[in-house]
Amino acid sequence: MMSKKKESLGRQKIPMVKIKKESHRQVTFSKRRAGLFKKASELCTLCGAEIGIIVFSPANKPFSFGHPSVESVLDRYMARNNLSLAQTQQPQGNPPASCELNVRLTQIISEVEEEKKRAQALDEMRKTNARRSVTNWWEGPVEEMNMVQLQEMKSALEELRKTVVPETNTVPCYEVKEDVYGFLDNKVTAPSYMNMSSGLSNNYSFAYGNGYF
Amino acid sequence: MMSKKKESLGRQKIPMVKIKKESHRQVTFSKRRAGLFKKASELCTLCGAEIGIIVFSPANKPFSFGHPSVESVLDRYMARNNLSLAQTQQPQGNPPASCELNVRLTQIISEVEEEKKRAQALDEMRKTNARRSVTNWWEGPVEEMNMVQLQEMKSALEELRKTVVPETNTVPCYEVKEDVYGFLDNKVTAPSYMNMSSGLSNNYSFAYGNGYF
DNA sequence: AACTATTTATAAGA
DNA sequence: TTCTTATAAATAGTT
Repeated sequence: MMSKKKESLGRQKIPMVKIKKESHRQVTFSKRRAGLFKKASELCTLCGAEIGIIVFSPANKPFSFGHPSVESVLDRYMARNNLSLAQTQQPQGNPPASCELNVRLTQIISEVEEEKKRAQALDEMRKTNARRSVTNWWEGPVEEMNMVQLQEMKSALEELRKTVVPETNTVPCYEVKEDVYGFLDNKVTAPSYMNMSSGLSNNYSFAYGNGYF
Repeated sequence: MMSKKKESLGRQKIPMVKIKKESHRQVTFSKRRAGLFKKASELCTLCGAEIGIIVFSPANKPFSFGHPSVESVLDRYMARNNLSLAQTQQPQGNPPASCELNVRLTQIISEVEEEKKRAQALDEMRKTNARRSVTNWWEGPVEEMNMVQLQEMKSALEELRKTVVPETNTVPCYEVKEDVYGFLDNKVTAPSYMNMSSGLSNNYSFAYGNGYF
């Protein structure tokens, strides 16, 4: 008999919001970055995938993972998408005819995915509400809100921001960039698990192939 | 009492080598790719990191994840490594687009429209249900607002900076200069799992900053 | 950096 | 493809 009580509480669940304490955030960043790269390497090995990852820490330090190399993966990616970034990588001056269309296509394909997810989320929400008719979703913790809910919150935040900080229009390109980030339209690219509760300002963008794998 | 035997063996340990069976490999690829992107999104949210990921499936289908966007992350990365990047704009003069792409585009656009209608209908349904509520979450504290605003501002400014100073090959302001990507220093950062046990002839490459995070 | 108790991811099977 | 289940793996909080 003896105690030898629990020497630690073990892993605890954490809310999916930005970690406030600097030191804590650094530790978590290091651990999770290592975990991310490990997952990536396993995906490469198990499935023969090629992966390139670039990470900028909150302190703007760059980290990268690549198989076979970051450069080769980026080259492939840019060659496909004909991004302006890629132009220097392509010495030839033969712009593919369908460049712009390809870009548009990519955008629209992801839009389809988003809409499907959105519809799914809404459907789910409706079912949930029907089940427990007493509680309302907005009374719960932020981290449990799904994408659609967060979307709504985001819109409201945007409205509120206009009210609180009208002088924002001193930043010329702001509105333009919002288009890029999809602030204003209801375009939310992240899947439901990406419940960024705080970082509402930024989007996570996904771009998929045609889904054929 | 009775058995109710194990209905499944549950997760089993698998050897870290390329999965031979095609169908199995596809399933694993899909699951793990999703897992990888989720991990990435969490790292972004928890630590405020910026991440770009590009994955090519064994069938050469591209998938990507980006926060705030793949392009912005790649841009940052390239700016560090490839100073001769920013200047060349895309050469003009693209010939007429291909018919096939246009057809595909048309199909997808209508798909989008349908999905939007569906989502709209569901959304309407939900709003009707929610309208009876009294309290609104946005009546809460304003401190949160400031954080959101700051994040937006930061992102916008970063984008703006790139737009305004595109041709400046000098080191971007976010760089503190330590760009020797630790390939050679013996900061043994690559853990043992990095020794790709499979017979893959390619390497996984890591590139680190100086470790200060 | 190491240690565990938990949470999370996921291999199998349906 | 999607869901379930049981186990493997990742990791939050501590030391």
